[in-house]
Amino acid sequence: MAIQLQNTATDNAVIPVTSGVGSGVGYAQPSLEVLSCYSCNIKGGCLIEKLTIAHDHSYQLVKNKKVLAKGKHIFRGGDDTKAMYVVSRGSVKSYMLMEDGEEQVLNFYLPGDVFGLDAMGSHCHISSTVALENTTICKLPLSGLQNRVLGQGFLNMISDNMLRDHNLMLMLASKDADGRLASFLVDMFKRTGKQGHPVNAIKLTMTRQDIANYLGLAIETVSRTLRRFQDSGMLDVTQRKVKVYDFNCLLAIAGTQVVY
Amino acid sequence: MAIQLQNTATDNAVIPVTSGVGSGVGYAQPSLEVLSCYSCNIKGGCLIEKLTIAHDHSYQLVKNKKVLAKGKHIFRGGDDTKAMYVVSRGSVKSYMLMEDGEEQVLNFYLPGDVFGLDAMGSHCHISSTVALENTTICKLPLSGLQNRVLGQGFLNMISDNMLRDHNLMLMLASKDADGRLASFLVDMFKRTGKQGHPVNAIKLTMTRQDIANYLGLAIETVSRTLRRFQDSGMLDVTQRKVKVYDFNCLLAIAGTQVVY
DNA sequence: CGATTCGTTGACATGCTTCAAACTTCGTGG
DNA sequence: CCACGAAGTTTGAAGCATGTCAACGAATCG
Repeated sequence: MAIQLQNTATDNAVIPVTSGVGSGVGYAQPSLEVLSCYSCNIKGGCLIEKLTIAHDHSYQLVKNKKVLAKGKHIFRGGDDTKAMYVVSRGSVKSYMLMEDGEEQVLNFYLPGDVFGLDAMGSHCHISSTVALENTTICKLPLSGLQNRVLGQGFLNMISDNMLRDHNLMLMLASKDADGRLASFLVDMFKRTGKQGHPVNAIKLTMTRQDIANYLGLAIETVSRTLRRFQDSGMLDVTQRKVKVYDFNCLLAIAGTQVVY
Repeated sequence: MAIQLQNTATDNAVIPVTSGVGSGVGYAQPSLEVLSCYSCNIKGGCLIEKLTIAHDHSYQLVKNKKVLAKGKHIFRGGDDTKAMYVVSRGSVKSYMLMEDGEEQVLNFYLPGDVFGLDAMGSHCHISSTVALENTTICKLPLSGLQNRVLGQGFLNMISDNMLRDHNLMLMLASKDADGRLASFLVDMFKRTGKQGHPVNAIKLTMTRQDIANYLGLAIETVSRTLRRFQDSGMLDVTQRKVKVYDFNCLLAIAGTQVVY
């Protein structure tokens, strides 16, 4: 089950997985490897499958499973890849680069999350995405998506993405450092747990700088706030591992949270 | 051309327009009034038309044109209306209510903008929307949208909405009060002008409090910042009318702005 | 094992919020 | 049309949360 990574020199490349039972039935599809999803164990099942095939069986779903080494980009702003992706294992950060070189982190994606939708309407991706650890992703080309029958699953996904964004906007506009950090942690705990049951310990895969860029805070503020949380006995932070002892307290500090 | 409003006592109601040439061809549609779009002069043409009918002529587009008095809600969070709307004339504010009663303004919509998409995936609307002035809107029910052929226009629209949200996130996370106000004004000027050519004078239809809630600032900060902008000679603010004398200066203060 | 990246902690500066009060505009009813 | 009250806006003073600068410490990687 362990992922073996060949450390290629190319930074932007995705490494095709050669495992899996490729159903070699001759569909007249482009040069994309069709793979089975045996090794994919996303909670709630594969989202990609729910998206487009609901009512149009003439559309053969082409999926690419890829393994990415930590730090490798899936795509960068300006890339005309025009595909969307599902995280199968690992985690991904999406961000936009600003003139001054600062990056605004837009989101962190965990297994089951869909990303890359920003290329849906425009001719290229606007944000960039990078693997925060060794990560397996599933790719679905967006070309040919228009004028296709899109199931309710697709609309749900868009809607979820919008809600998530709105939640972040709400947080950035109205919460102080404590509220932001607490909200962030609550979110991560909830999303990490299986079917809605939060776990009590997670391992953050992003740097403090990433968290700061996401929450609109200085890295020092992130560090200090986490320490205060720890000193209060509410949780325990050891490097990137976070244990909660009083989740309700964390919820209280987080304040208003939009329901998912 | 002037809109005549009957001041009904109901707050949440939408007032059906009885003008226009309703093409009375007997489509077996629900009790929604089918109206022509003669009186609609949105720049770039009607967006609703571009969305779903591109490749599926079997789907009869049902549209409702409504006139709303200032302060009337189009929908509220929790409403299961499940429709999306286009602003034909006037302006609309969308917001989410927080536990403490504070409202987070998510967006302002001007003629041509589409809103109400948050109900697409869920069973009801999550945000609320209210007319900032006497406003004409066009309504398209979302029920029956799933499993429909969606044109590229629909995907473009979603994508635009996402980009707009990301832009706001970027602003809230990384800009100071000056940058936020300048960005906001630049955005409003650009969106008000015809086909991308900014005008040099606009009338803000929202209160200072709305702007503050949108930008994540205190109302006093909004007021003071506008005054400093005015004192610098860059622009002139008289109540809600804003004239720019040095748009480039405003752009410079706004800093990084995501291209639309 | 050294170098680099990442994280923590302290001192200080400042931009924003909060509180308070006056002023202006708007809406409604006399 | 004016008067009055409510709502919206402006301005000042003071407090504080967060950013900035700087230095040290810890972890990771080759």
